Amino acid sequence: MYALIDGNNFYVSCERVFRPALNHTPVVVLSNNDGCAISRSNEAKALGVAMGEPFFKIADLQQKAGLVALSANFALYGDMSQRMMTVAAGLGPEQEIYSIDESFVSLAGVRGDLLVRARRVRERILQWTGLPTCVGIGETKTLAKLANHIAKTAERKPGVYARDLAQVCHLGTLSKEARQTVYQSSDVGEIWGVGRRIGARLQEAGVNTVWDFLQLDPAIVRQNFGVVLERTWRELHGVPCIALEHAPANKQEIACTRSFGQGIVSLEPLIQSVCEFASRAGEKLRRQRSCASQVLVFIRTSPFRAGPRYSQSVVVPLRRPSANTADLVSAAVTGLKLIYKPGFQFAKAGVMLLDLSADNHHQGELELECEEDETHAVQAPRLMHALDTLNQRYGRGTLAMASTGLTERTRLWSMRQERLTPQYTTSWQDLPIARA
DNA sequence: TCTGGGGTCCTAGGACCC
DNA sequence: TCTGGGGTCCTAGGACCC
Repeated sequence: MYALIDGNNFYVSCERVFRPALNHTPVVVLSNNDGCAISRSNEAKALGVAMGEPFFKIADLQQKAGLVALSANFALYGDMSQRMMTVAAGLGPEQEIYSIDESFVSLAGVRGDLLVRARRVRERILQWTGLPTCVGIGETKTLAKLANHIAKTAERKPGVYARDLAQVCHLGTLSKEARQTVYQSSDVGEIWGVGRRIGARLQEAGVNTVWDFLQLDPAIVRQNFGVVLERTWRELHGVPCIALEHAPANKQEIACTRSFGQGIVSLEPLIQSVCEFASRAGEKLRRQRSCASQVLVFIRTSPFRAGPRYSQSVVVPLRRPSANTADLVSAAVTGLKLIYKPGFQFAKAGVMLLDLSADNHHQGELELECEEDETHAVQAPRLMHALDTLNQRYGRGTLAMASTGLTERTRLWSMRQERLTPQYTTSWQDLPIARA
């Protein structure tokens, strides 16, 4: 048996913890550059604001309907997430943190009434962190996901499901008939693993609800939609096919990409951005103690705007696997110059680190070897360590690698004059907690 | 004017080899 | 008319997730 605990409208709820005046008003949290809505309160959803909707299309709702739009504060959400996860972990012996606002908890061996226990944990999260959540329980992760959807919908849209399924829904407690009713009221598109495309194809075939999907022949599902969906079908029938993943595996690729608030029309600012992306990606790389063998860089014009379009990427192989920012930046800039073309308004760029492997060199950092060529190899990891430590302590961007861009081999270390916006600094203890 | 930023897995098809 | 067959590796692209 698995539980899925999920924060309701997570980013908005985090903001509301610190600004209770935002309760009961329509609120959205916006992405980078205030581009689009990535979290919506129930009131905002009721106004018709869609997930990912561009802000300029809903900006008028501020005047018309009192919509409050906030710029995202990801440092805050990460912090709140950790607290929520810590409490949620108390539900069972093992937890998989699936995303910033969701975790699966294995209920294997947990005795007593799971429903009661889940309600208690949910209440505790609300009291200790201020975050509202919903809990879904089922025999497999896919069923727990579905149960979670039911718990949320039953709370938000009374009438779709029975009222007592709101907030915490345990499919295992339902009778056969009650389960059928629930499955018949659930859209096939709500299934974990059924997205827009497959959902549309299923509906074309007359499969509209979860119940319809369950009646299909698994061989047909496999033949028409592949092994992934067949696995989903089995999971929905209560056969576990997707295991809980305890320790998050190392990333197989690491990306840092951004859209630009305003289009970029020359090489120089692109170089600056790409340097920063490569540096950030390098930090993530070293955090998981990996090396990259290839660096991909891409630039792209806006797919939404009129005007000439251009989208290109290139993979630059490194001479040897590296976790050194200097190598990564150098490769990224080399690649950028290969694909850059003047005459376009670039809207987005990014750097991806590929073909990752364990950083064995770093492990043996302190064993000084005496080959002549080792000087750089031994110093570089220490330099990187110092870089990461300083940036962690004094804020992202305190110390950065400068690229003159034009002379490739010239590398400078420089204190950056302009610091980024101060990070969120409230600590655990400063949190206002509503105690019952 | 203004449209997020990450990731994963699977499959098909080409290159290459024997 | 008709142009082997099977294995492996790699890559691009499509689908999904949050």
